Amino acid sequence: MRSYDQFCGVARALDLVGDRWTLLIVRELLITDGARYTDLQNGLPGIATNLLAERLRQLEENGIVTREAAPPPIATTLFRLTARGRELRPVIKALGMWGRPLLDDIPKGTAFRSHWLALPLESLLTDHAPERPPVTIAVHTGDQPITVSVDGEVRVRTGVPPGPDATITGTPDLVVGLFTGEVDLKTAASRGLKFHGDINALRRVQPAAS
Amino acid sequence: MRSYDQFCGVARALDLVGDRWTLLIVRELLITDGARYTDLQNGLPGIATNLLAERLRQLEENGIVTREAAPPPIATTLFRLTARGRELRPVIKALGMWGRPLLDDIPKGTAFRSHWLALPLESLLTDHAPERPPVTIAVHTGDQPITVSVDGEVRVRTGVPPGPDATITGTPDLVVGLFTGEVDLKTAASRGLKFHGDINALRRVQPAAS
DNA sequence: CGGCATCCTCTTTGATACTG
DNA sequence: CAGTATCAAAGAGGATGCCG
Repeated sequence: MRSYDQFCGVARALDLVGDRWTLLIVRELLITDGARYTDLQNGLPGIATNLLAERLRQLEENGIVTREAAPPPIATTLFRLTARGRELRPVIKALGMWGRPLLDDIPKGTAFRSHWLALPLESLLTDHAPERPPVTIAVHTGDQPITVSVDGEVRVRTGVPPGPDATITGTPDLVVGLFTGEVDLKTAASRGLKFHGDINALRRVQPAAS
Repeated sequence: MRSYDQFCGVARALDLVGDRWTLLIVRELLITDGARYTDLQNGLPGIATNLLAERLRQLEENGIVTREAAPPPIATTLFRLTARGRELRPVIKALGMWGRPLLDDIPKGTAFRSHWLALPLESLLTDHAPERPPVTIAVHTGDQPITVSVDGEVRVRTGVPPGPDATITGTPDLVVGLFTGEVDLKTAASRGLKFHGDINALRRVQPAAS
């Protein structure tokens, strides 16, 4: 990208990460640090392969991403964020918070990957009862199940936990609305969301009112 | 801009503000809310006029900017951020903080406008002695003088105050380094920066160590 | 398969000139 | 002052090919 040539931190930041797709690549790497090229392609539906390759090259040049040849067992390259790259988390978080209301009406044909829920859920949710034993919530939505685990902090990972305290199944907008408390369980259920298990697991992490 | 079509707050935010120049326009409006078209052109050196016009149209459509015909005395249009637009401040702030280290080596030919210092200084500085009487620091750098006023909070405005407690004159990189404390006064002076007045006015707002 | 490079088309940006 | 009009150059999107 052409530089803005301005003595301003915002402009200089955008010189490095202001290109189309660049911040979404950073998003992907914040979620799954150590991603393969094809993982990135899958997490970035719509990106042209030459663009992904070029952006990764630029990010590497600028010290935001490293590429490492994975050790012998795996015959692949892993892309990771550098420490400097991980410092972009507040930027991604701020953008995600600002964009949150925009998820309320979504045109159809919009792509979804369940791991995209990781960053917003970790930003929005907190454990209000850190002294209590850990709980896990299984979430079935999108391409693969994810697990919200609560033990003092809230972590989101892919996969299903062994014995989840609660299980949520439904469309991503209802899942987000339910977690944030913007949609109550009854309303969500009437729109097709299924909830099983301990409702207190959910209440424990919701932001403000229930 | 073409939408990313992803159910993700970051992607949806970038659908609205990810275009080239867009976030810099928001930066300008965060600094001088109520700007004329030509003010924006001046604050965005390098932007093509058709792009500025188009971006303003898009921002207006998306509820981020309003355009108001100023009342009779002035025969001009003023552009302002909406409430929703002002909510982008954390995004701009996060980008600016991340970009701060990039200001340490700046290619020559880089444009500078002194009002660009407003956001970073207000983000980085705090009043450590809010109980003491207000002080003002005049800063002469770039195209016009600015004033850092300290009275419980730190505010930056354009223009010179009547009787400043301190006056700083020098290149923008030295001014920033001095305020953040990354460069001490001796070093800054040896590189051409001039400081007059009460050194305590400066110490009162510097982030951590002196 | 994973990780690209090439080629072609289409869109966006940049620079400049001109206007109510 | 606040834009519109025009045109060349750069960038993005999409398909396909290549190589270990």
